[in-house]
Amino acid sequence: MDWVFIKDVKDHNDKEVTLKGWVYNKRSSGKIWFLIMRDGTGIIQGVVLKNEVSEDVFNKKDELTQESSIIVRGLIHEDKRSPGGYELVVRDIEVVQIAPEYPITLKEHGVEFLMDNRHLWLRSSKQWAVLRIRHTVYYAITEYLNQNGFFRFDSPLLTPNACEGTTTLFTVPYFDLGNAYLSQSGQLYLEAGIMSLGRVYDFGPVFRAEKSKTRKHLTEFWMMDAEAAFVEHDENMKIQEELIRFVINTVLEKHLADLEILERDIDQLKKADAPFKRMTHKEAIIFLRTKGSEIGDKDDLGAKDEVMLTENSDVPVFVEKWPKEIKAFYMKRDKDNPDLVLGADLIAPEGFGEIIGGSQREDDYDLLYKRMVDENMPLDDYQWFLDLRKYGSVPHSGFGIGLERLVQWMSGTKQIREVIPFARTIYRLKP
RNA sequence: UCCGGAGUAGCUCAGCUGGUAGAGCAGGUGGCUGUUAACCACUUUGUCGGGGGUUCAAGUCCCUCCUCCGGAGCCA
Repeated sequence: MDWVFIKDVKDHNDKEVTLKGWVYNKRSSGKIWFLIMRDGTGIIQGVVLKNEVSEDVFNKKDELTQESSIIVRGLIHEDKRSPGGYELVVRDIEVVQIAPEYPITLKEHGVEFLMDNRHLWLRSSKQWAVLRIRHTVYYAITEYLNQNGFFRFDSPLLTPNACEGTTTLFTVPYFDLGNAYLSQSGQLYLEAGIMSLGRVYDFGPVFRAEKSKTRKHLTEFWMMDAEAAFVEHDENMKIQEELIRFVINTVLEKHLADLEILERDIDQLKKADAPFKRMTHKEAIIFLRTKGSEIGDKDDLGAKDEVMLTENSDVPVFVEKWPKEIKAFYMKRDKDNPDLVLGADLIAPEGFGEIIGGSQREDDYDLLYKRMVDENMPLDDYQWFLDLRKYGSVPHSGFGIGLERLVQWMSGTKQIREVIPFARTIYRLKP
């Protein structure tokens, strides 16, 4: 008898199969009982009938507990009464292990309890639905980049200094060389990569030691940074838009069932697959003031501003051309207005906030040098970065996507810690 | 770091102006041949977050500490 995955049972209608997995739930009704099992690919209902199986198999209903591991043999049969449309008419149940009283029931639980039991919570339906979407978002991003000539270029996680000099970093003792810091972005290294390979990206964990305490911040999260030579500001945004729309389409194509488990508004996600809006920072300020925001001329967008900006928009919004004071030192100045830089943030709709930060980079040695001096940056540590402007400098641009933010939006998950297997936040390092 | 909120059974919570702790679920026992977080009956379970104080009496009032949640800021 063939071992099949639950996701494939529709190809085995009226055939005998073997399923291997875990007890999700059971319901008993006298001479018939139902075994709901999952195997990581899906969930299926098994029916056990008293007069069709041995007494030993029938009595397994008293022995099996939630999350016990089992190997079940039976006949796949289409049945409308069964969730998923197919059920398994059970012939035999082999117990791999009986689980003692499982802490996570199918009823409500509080966040703290669930996070303490994250290693088990991962087995709940909404959790595996989110994690499968995360998998696809990850691969869709890399697939798009691969199709568009970007090479994977792994940047280091242990770095001698801050990338942008502003955010708080985690410190790690490093042999006799003093302290190293956990990377908060591989971007600067990617800028070296493009001078070798033309277009590159990295994708890995980054770390922020800020004591952020919100539903959209993690201290350890996964970021994809992409960088491309000879790409300027407008084309940079075009690449981002294509990439995000590719991700939306891939998720819609592969995860309708998971999106339903999550009760995601699928129409809203479909509507986001249309040309993105663009506005300058100045236009955004003017617009926000008409909505009642008290944002200043040179202010960054607050959390409420991000929500207001997109609340009547089905598609994400690019906010571009920012005052140079509130953006990183490496962003290129707008030649039409030296007070502005050619950066763009992409704000997702439905209140999910910023998902991409990107910019054209300053490629002029003298201008970059001056900006670094103005910001009191340790020039010795960054000489290599300045060198990139010395030996064959070219216009170039790049952007960084926060994987969890994007997965949050795709899956419609309110809390960012649910879209990564084991979230690291200010007050949580376990499990 | 600042502002707000919460800690009571294994879990989710109720417990009024102080009078000595309760419900649902889970667990256990029994019943039911189509259940959908199944249902019905019976049933076990408590350092009321820790410490201190007021009081004849504190889950309840006061002080303090701890833990966590939400929001702000910072960012992706």
